[in-house]
Amino acid sequence: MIHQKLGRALARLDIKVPHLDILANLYRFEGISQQDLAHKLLVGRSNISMLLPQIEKRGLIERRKDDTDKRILRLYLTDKGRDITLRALAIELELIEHSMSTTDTDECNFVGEIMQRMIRQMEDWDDTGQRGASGMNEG
Amino acid sequence: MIHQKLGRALARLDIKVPHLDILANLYRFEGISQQDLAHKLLVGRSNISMLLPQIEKRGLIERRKDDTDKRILRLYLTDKGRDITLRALAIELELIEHSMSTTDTDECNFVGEIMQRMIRQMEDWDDTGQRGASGMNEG
DNA sequence: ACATAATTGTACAACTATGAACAAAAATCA
DNA sequence: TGATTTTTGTTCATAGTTGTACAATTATGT
Repeated sequence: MIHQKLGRALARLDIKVPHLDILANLYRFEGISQQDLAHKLLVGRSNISMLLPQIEKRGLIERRKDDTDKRILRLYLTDKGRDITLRALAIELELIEHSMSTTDTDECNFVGEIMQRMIRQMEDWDDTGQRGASGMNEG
Repeated sequence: MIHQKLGRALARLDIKVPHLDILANLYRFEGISQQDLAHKLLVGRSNISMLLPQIEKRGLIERRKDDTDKRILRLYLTDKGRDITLRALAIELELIEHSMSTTDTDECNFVGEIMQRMIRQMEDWDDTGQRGASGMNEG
């Protein structure tokens, strides 16, 4: 849902949500490698590898080989890329602020804490159906 | 994340999350049409149309033509389908209950209300960038 | 009745994300 | 040094979802 809304809004700038995910990370961590970028975005290297040419052709980013390790391609925003990124982030912020406009800080923190507990519990859950994980008290 | 966890757990029953989405709805609304099912699941008719043969071949559901309107295919669970559905729902419930085990009723309701407010706000947001929607006070 | 429009399910092409296999480069180790 | 393993990015086959076009059927309007 937020993906749809944001996607339509970003169409103005002719970029898509996954592109913004990349651009925003590049804005914060200029010179990052594709590997590290993929790790931050929780996607595979192949995904990054297919997305990058799209925004590179539009002149939003540059890929330069690392000086000492020729395997690594380091990613940099161009001036145009920085401009698009800031405008895209402004749109995203607009959406988030509007969505959160009826939620105050305490509520927000409260939800955050509950969600984090839920995530920890979910990660803890054993999906193999073999009665194990955290509940091994039958020795 | 919940999708991954649940997906791995459902592998035991050799079904996938979208299949359970369908089965669970059929369990509740037996005889529903593909159109209505797609609407409930917020997906396109084509999606349903491609998923159904997979669970039909496994003998979990039946498709029967409507008596009075020959366009409509009505969907029914077989006995085997009902059995698989209940077992799958039990797994899903297990995951949810484990995830929510550290969240009491009040917290849950609180999060629910905040989320509903957020969703309403998000739906309200204008993604065309044309300064309109709810904020038209410039006459 | 007849023509036109709307509905229902299907088939197909386009797009996205993923994992496996791969080549190049670097690190490790003997 | 030379052999093996690991890392980094790319390519490809696969799977899932979406929207469009389509045929069959039904509803609507004259």
